[in-house]
Amino acid sequence: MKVQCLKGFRDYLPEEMLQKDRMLRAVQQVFECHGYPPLMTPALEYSEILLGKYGEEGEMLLYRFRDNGDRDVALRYDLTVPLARVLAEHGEITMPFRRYQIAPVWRAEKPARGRFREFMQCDVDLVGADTAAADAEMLVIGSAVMKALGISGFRIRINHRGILGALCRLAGLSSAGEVEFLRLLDKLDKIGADAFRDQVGKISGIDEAGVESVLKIVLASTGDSRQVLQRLEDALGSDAEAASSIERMRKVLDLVEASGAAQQCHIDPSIARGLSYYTGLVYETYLDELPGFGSVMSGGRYDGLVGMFSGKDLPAIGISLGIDRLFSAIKEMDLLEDRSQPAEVLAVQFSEDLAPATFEVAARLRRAGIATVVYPREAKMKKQLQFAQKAGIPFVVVIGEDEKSRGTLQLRDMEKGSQQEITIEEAIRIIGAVVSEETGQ
RNA sequence: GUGGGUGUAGCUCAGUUGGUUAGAGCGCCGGCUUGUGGUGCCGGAGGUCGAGGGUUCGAGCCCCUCCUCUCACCCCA
Repeated sequence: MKVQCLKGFRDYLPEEMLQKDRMLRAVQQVFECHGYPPLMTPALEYSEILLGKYGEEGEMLLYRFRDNGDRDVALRYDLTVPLARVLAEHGEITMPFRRYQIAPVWRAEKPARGRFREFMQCDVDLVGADTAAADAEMLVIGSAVMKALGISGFRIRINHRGILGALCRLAGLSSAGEVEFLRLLDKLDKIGADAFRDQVGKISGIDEAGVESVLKIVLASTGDSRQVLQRLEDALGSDAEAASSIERMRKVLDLVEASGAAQQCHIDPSIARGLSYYTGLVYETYLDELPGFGSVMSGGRYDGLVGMFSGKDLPAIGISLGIDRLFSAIKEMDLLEDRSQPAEVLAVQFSEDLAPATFEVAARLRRAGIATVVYPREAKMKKQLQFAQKAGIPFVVVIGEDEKSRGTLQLRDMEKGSQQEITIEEAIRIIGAVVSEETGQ
């Protein structure tokens, strides 16, 4: 037997998991701070719930099989379709409905750097409000999440479906070549204007003069979002759909600015994001330091999707954050803390005879809310201190014969290398102060 | 899914035209140091060379198949 993890799946060892957990808690806290409660749904759904939602290509990526009761089931592919199912199944839910969900999803894709077959998604969605306020709320949350993760160098690139529609019309396209055209537009950054002209020219029905106008508009759309929006209005304002999209984005910008989150938000008419189901605002987030890493947080407005099971159109907008990809990115950017242990204190086990005294101290520290580990066997002090140092545990307490008889302990600050003999009450006060300072940052 | 790389100790990697018993650095364990970490010195453990098959007197090295990871395309978190 070959002992190994499935292709595209991975283990997170405790040290990594501790770091990933810290990220997840930060994300969760931001979501709840904006008034979003959690939702949990099963990993498995009936296949028919998922089929027909992701297009032909997406469907092939489903993990689908028959369970022991011969039911046709599949692992969830995202968190949006399960949300739609929940809304249709639970009539008691009222609008507007906010929820976040942090859970693994499965896609049988070919794995690559930053791309896995099992990965954690963090979704927030707001259902039941097609307003600039709802749109802006997503950008505000997205920006807050990135900052909470300690990332400041990022751009949320924002576009609107209506702009894209107008650009397609300008290029002379009806619905026929739209998808292909938008896909190329999305890659414009990467392939450059010449390759874009070249490849776009192959789409049937394309208007070459129109393509030049599109290029001119898109390439001029850099810098201040207000100005970009103004230039878009000058160029596309005669198109009714574009005009209303621009008006909407202007309102969204007002609200984002009022929230103090405008710095990282950029209007960018080349963001095509997806295909079919987006109906309004769309956005993708890129890291300044790792632009080639792909989008780490994206989403948009999809007014047709959430209501698909209930038959009625429910306006909805959401964000999806790929925490595993972001984790890899943060690791590459060297933003991770190096702590392999959640403990703040190591209690040295001086000798087996003194173990009860050590356990008593450990228990009192824990009751004071200080995470404490006891070295699990009698060993040389050097060894125990080395363990604390390698694990990044900031404090060590030592209870030897002398300390025990005096009712004190030795408190060693591993970073400073200083040590003092004090009572446990004093130790709790000192450690507690340092810990709350750390977590307060 | 298509095409190209890759795989040797826990990690990063050497390994000559195919030739005895496969190496280094880091890490790990022990000692110098019987109540005190980071540096130093000494010693030690650890490898079916990704797996299976083939060619050869002889394979880590050559050939085939599979697996893994990875790069590009595609798509996406």
